[in-house]
Amino acid sequence: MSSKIPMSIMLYKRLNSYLHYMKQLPLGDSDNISSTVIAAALGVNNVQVRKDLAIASDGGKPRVGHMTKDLIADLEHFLGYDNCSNAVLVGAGNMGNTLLSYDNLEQYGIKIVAAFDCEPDLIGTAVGNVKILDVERMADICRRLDVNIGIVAVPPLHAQEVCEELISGGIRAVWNFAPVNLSVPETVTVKNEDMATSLAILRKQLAENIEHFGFV
Amino acid sequence: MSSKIPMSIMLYKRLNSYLHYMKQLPLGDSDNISSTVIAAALGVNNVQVRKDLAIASDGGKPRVGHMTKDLIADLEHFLGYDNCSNAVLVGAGNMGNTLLSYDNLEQYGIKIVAAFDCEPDLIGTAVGNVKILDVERMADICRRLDVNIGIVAVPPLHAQEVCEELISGGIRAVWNFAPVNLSVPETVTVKNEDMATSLAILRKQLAENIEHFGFV
DNA sequence: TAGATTGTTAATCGATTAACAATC
DNA sequence: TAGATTGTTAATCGATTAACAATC
Repeated sequence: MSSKIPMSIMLYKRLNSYLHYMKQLPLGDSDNISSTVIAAALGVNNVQVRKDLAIASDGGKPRVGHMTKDLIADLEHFLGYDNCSNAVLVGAGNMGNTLLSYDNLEQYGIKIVAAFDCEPDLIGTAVGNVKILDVERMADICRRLDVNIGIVAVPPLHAQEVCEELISGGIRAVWNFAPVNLSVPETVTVKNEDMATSLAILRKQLAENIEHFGFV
Repeated sequence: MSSKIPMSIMLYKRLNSYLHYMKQLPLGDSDNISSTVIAAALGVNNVQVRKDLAIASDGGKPRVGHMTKDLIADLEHFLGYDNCSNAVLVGAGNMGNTLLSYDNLEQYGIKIVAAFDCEPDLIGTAVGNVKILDVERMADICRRLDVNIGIVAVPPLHAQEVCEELISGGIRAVWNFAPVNLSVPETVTVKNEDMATSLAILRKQLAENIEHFGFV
């Protein structure tokens, strides 16, 4: 069990893209697919695909490949899209609202069961069927609902404080949308949704691209 | 010039975190900082930090380190935060609105100069001082404003189509928030803001974390 | 059987870390 | 000068790619 799963971000991105590719395929019920085909379609090395699939799936059959339906299920399972975790959201501002309205979130394995804010006007209102509660009650409610995942969508200045409050409520994983380095004990995992870095990389690549291909 | 800059995502994430760390420091005007200190504060290997800084900055002085003010400026320059690019946004739904209201975006080097949607009710309205225009006019306006960056924040089904329209308007870099593999010519760069993958990784880490440290 | 596809083993590449000499 | 910090060169580690044997 749990025999040393690689943690490379790239692996996960690729698996996710294979999954998207297959799901968008016209689906015959007993269709098969091979790493070679996926690789060609996505412009990735085919050995890469085979290795990746070997990590996430039971493996296919020589000359036949993988049964598409099963492979999709395997990837969804590996990526955790098939069993939902509960999560709480802190910060019902713009980003918070976006996440609350993003109904696909459940497809990707988490369900927001409660949202918190400190703004009196927001407390008591609801987005979809998630009520926005007073952040004062957060730690307590996290404990009671036995939630492990907290989403931080508050302004940067409050992020650290909110994060600590989540942790005091027993949260073990923080999905952070604030542009801040959160400091947490080693028992807690943080994943930064880091728009600034994404942008920096995008623009670097753009610059290289233009240097390489010129304009037009 | 442009002497082979490494493109590793991790490098950029780290540089960004060093920058955040320094900016949050109480600032004396002529204070210095060393890679050792940064490394210790962020829990990173100190040689790593030194190498990273060497890539983005002119370098510090032995025994003294870097002048904080200058180092901040160098990192901001390297990450492109000091000169803004214009961008257009497609899709004025939840995510689009969040991006439009996210005034920090300019701090991170891009400015949204126009937004587009296909929804008649939205066309003509504005968010902040960005007007939402008919997506029909998009390619044309992109050309006229000579914009290189397009942000895709439309539902997955329309993403590919919208992306092609952007490209026909001369866009060379696409920041994609739709959970889709966009296919683009090699002259165009795509950066996926890939929440699903982030979530998958977060949950894997959470699982490992709990396996390692147990509950409580 | 022949051939496509698989999984595996070895080679390459790049990024991280360790060791060390240079310098203010 | 002594010592902290720098940059550099070599060693390690991990991820990607290439070569190949196994199999339906």
